[in-house]
Order: sequence, then structure tokens, then C-alpha cells
Amino acid sequence: MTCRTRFAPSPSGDLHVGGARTALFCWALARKHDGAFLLRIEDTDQKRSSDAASLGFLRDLRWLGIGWDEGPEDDGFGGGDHGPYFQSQRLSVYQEHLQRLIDAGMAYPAFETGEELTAARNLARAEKRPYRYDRAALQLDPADVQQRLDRGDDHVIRFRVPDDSEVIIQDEVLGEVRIAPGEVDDFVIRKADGFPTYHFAVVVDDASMGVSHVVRGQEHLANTPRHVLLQQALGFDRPVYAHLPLIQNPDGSKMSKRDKDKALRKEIKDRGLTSAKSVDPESWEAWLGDKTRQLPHECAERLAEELGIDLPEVSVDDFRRAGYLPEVLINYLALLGWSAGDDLEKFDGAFLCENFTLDRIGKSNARFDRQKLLAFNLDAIQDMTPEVFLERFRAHCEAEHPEFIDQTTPEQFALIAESNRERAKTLDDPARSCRFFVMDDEDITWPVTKGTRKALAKGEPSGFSRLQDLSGVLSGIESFTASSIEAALQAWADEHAEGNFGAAGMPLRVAVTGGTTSPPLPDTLAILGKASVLRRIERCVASAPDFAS
RNA sequence: GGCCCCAUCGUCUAGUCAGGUCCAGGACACAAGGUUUUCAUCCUUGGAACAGGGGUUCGAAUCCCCUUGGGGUCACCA
Repeated sequence: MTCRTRFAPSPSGDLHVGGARTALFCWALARKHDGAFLLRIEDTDQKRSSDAASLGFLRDLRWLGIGWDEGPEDDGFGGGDHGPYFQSQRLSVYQEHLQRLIDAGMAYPAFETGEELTAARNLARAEKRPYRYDRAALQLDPADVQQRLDRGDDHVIRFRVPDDSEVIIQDEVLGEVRIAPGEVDDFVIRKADGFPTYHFAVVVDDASMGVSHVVRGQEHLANTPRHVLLQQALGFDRPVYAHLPLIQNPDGSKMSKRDKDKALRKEIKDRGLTSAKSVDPESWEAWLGDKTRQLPHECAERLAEELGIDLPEVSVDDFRRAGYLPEVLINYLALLGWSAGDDLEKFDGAFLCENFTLDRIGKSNARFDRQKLLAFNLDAIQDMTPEVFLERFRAHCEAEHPEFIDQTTPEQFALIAESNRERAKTLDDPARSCRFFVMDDEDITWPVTKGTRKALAKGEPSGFSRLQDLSGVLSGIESFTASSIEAALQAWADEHAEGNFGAAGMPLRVAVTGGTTSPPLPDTLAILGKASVLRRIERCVASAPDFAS
């Protein structure tokens, strides 16, 4: 049997890390068995479909290095003869199979409205009994039903679940799962708008696309009996099932896009804020007044920037923009639920394709640990050659921080990269911590903090007074390179500060950066260039009165 | 609440299926010390777990049962 797996996201947004891991495992399993990995877009919810969003995760998958053999065509991936791969374009396929079910008496129309069903559900809940559809539509007079259908009344089609059918699932991860007869009620398979429901579409498509292995999150386990029953009714082969443990937040809660919203709400509450520049008052009220509401993407990001907080990354694109490496992300994701054994935890996609097996997937949920991901990212960066790091940092800046390209010469840019290579945990770190490199000399400011005060104002002689001295030393350097700067400063320190480099280093660092952290000082000064350094020192010294009090 | 799933250090896990080699190994995190002109890195050392209770067995982290805890799911969303 050839192995055919599929990843079937709904196009409701970008690729979530949980989805990414599912795609990764599907991909690896197919590769391992020289099979095919297909991508199918589950866009049967007319309210949620959008083309732009579906392209988003194609890009994310490509970025992760997860290529698909069949599916939407994009950048050389996709195609295949089991299409179309958008469910919204497969309505006739569903209709054909649906008709078979109706003809066989295994599906029937039902006319209850959504409101009526919700009321019945609420009643059941209030009476503390489980809700199941009562099959009222089966009691209707056939002539009456026909009349309503002819009249064009809104109706859904329900699947008539066979009575007394225990479902036994042989799950590759969980083992045997049994669901007692009567647990599954007559669920809807075609909506009033004529679109199939997820359950129906997924079963028909998996069968007609020849999917042999269904690998998906455990949140789908409860759906599986429905799918199995439908397969039996339609005469389809049952695919192999493997339900993956879930990925959770560090606190054990479900990892979701809403986490960003929650982070913002918490910050606002903690600080007792009543307004923000990046959100207009009307939206602000509406948003905070309704916990089920979420701030639009862009707006949320602007607010986070205004508050100076980082939003938790939950989608693949968040991690890309935060400067994580795709090969590290897939490595870390693979570890959430799968293990190679033998204490091996660093590996790449090729290794996964060689060694991935379902029997090494764990059963219990895993919490997403950003610190470990960050540590892996650091390790990967430290393993890069200077050339590779430069290229990848450049590509990251081109996409996310063009000012680092625009405001520097290629030589300066290369030096910035190199001076950060061994300390960067992400490709974004240098751009965050070294903004002073691309700021105008006239825009540097010196906030009075414990650190800056210590470096500039405290002690005898103070940093400010030493800066006057050092400015002279630096201006006398002919070739303004890191090594000659270091030599000059060390010589100065030997003469004036008992060889203590820091006596020169910290005041200079604060003077040229406005803060207390930077790459090694000689590098920092060399990158800035003599003119900038002297100008910044001059302006810094002029700010001395701010530190007087 | 019904149904279903799960349970080894704080976290991810190896070991569980084929009980003994495990007074439980690795990684991240944490703590202490060291290197370093800042930050970060780096080096050394350390603490840290088989959820609880019953069985089965010469022997259980490994098999069975119960309890407790966690999670998922109960839509004309997927």
C-alpha cells in the first residue's frame, strides 16, 4: 500500500504551530514511505473562506521546508490528478455520494432551524442529560416532506446512524478506542446552503484522494466515529488513524490565536490603562467591553508596540518574523510529541523523513516551551559560519528591518552582523538590540537610569569627565578600526585607570548607544565610524545637566 | 455534566509494547562557582521525577483495577 497523507487546513487564518506540526508529521510519514503528501483546503464554511488567507499557510509551509506533492499549485508545489483540492470546488463529488446515501435510506432531510436545535440543546443541558438529535424528521409524513422539499424549504441532510453499532478504532498512537452504540447521533452531513459539513467532505475526499493515513490532532478523536460510520455506509476503505497529542501553552491552556489578545488585555488591566494611542476610543470600548472580541491583527501589533510588550508567538509567521530559523522550528516541533530515542534531539527534516515512525509518537499533551526553542535557535546560529549568518541576517533585515540595509554601508552591515553573531539568539536580536547603529547621531538620547548614571555621573573622575579625555584619544586615531581603537583605549586605561578597560568602556558605550549594552566596544565604535562617535560623545557630554539631580 | 484520551524531574522526553542491566538517562529551565570592559555567550558543579492506593509476580516506572489530577469533545466551524 502506498502511503498517502494529507494536511487539510481551513483557510481561516495563518498556519498555527499545532497545524504546522501536524503537517510536518504527515509530510515526514509520507516521505518515509516514499508516498505522497497532499494538501487540501477545507473551505466549506462560506463565512470563513478567503483566498489570501489560504495563500498565507502555503507560504508558511514552504518556509518550513514542507513541500506538498499534490494540492493547490504554488511555487512548483502541488498539482496532482485527484483535484480539485479546494473543497468548495468539489460540490458535485459530494452530491453524488450524498445521493447514494439518500437512495439507500441512510440519509434524510430535516427541517429544524438552528434556533430550534440550540433551544433543544440548552434544555438538555439544563436537565443534565446528554443532547442527541431526536430524529423528529424521521417521523414526518413522507408526503409532507416531499411537499416541503418541492416548496424549497430550508433543510439539512442528516446521516442516519445505524442502531447498535459500536465503533472500534485502532489508533496508531492511542491503541484501541471504543465508542458505545448510541453515542453518535444523526449528524448533519449537508448544510442548508448546500455545502457539505466537515464530516462528510473529509470522508469523501480522503477516500477519493486515496488517503491511506489520517494523521491529525487529538481534538479530532471524537469525530472519528462519525467518519468511520460514514465510511462504512459509503463502502469506503478505512484509512489508518493516528491522533496526535495536543500542544498547549506553558500553563496547560489551549494554545490559540486568542493568546495575543489575552496578553494585551492583561497588560492593560495590570497597568490600569484607559486608552491608547494606537486604538481609537470607540474600538477600545467595544473591545474591552466584550471579552469574546478580538482586536484586528494590525491593531493588536501596534498596541503591543506602544505598550512595549512582545505578543506571544502562536503562528508560524510570528516565529519567522521573530527571527527563528525554520529548521529549528521544525526540529523543536517534532520533539513535541515525537522522539527519536537514544537521547537524540537535534536533527533536521531529512533525518525526520528517514526515521519518522508513528510508534514513536507519545500519547500525552505537550507544553510549548519558548525557552527551549530559543536555546535551540541560539545553538543553530552559533553553528553557522560567519558567511551564512551574514546572509541569513541580511535576508531577515530585508524582510523585517529594511532600515538596517538602507542606513548602513555593506561593510558596516557585515560588521554589525559579525559583532552580533555569537550573541544573537534570533535573527531579530541584533536588529532589536542595536538600533543605535542605524539611528541618526542627533536622535540618540540618554535616559537617566541606574546604569547610565553609574557609567556617566558617578565616581571620581566621573564618566562625563573621562569622555572629554577619551574624545581626544579617539580623534587622534588614524585608522579607526576595532583593533587600533582597542589598543588606544587600553593604553589610555593603563595610564589613567590602572589598566581597567571598563573605566573607558562603559562611559563610551553609554555615550554612543544611549544605553548600557552593545557588542564589544571597539567593534561598536569602529562600525559607527569616528565622526559619529565623536559627535555622539559631544552630545552626550552636553546632556550632563540631566544627570545633575 | 455525558463520552473519550492521558499521567516519569518545573518543561520536553528516554525507558513502558517483549517486567530484572533504572536507588531512572538526556535536553531546556533553575541554583552555585568560574571566564568575560556591558549584554549575551562559554566552562564546571549541583538540586530536581516514576500522581496516590490496591493487586499480579521471586521481582513493576514497566502488566491489571480503583482513586485523584489534567486534557479533548459534545454546531447547519473545521
